[in-house]
Amino acid sequence: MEGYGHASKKGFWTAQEDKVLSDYVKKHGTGKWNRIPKVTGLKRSGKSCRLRWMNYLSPKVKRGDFSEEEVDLVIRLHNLLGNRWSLIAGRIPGRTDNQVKNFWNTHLSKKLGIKKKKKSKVSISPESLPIVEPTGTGQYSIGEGEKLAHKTESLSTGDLTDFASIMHEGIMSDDFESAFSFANSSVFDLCTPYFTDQECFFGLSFN
DNA sequence: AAGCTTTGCAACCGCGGGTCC
DNA sequence: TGGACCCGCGGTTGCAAAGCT
Repeated sequence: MEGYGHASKKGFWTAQEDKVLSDYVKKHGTGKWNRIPKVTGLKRSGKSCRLRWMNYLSPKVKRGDFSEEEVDLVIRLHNLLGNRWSLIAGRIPGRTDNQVKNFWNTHLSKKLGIKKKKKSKVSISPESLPIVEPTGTGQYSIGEGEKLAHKTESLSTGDLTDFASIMHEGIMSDDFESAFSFANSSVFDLCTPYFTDQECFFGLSFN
């Protein structure tokens, strides 16, 4: 199944094509991407139109290098969510999933020495929805005292608080189910911890 | 200066899931 | 209920630019 119409042109977009697409979206809004080639005569698939708008033409898209804060956020979120680029991008204003993915693949995975790995689903029983609380001693508690992660010497209390905040937000947000899958299993194996020269990233593991 | 290699990123592809009829 | 259509995601590819010899 491929959907999105029968237009055939591929490759880089021209300024003229960008203008046609932008004008259409300004007039009709997003959605119904398949109608764009029919209405405008653009020789592009609806899918290609959507991608071009979402990743480049939309005024919400921020261009340019990632700031230190954004880099930090990408690293933290990737460690929590894995290759869920859309989820990660959704938490970084102005950045698209494609930008985050490219940035990770070309910069961070190299910098952090991370090899590509297949995505793994997270399983957690609905009854054991964790509530993450920094204990102040470098450990978090989840539900009935299950150990979540340890602190290393290089991490500050602020790091721990951030971590707890991100975890809590992800767990409690509406997109939690898309980030994590629920099953009858009680195994929760989100991330394998790993270390870089400067930082330590947490892993979660409780059975 | 020329040719080759590497890098960065825009765009494409295949697939799964949701909605509508 | 099932097929067609639509949307969005993650992985991959291809090409221009930059770097290197």
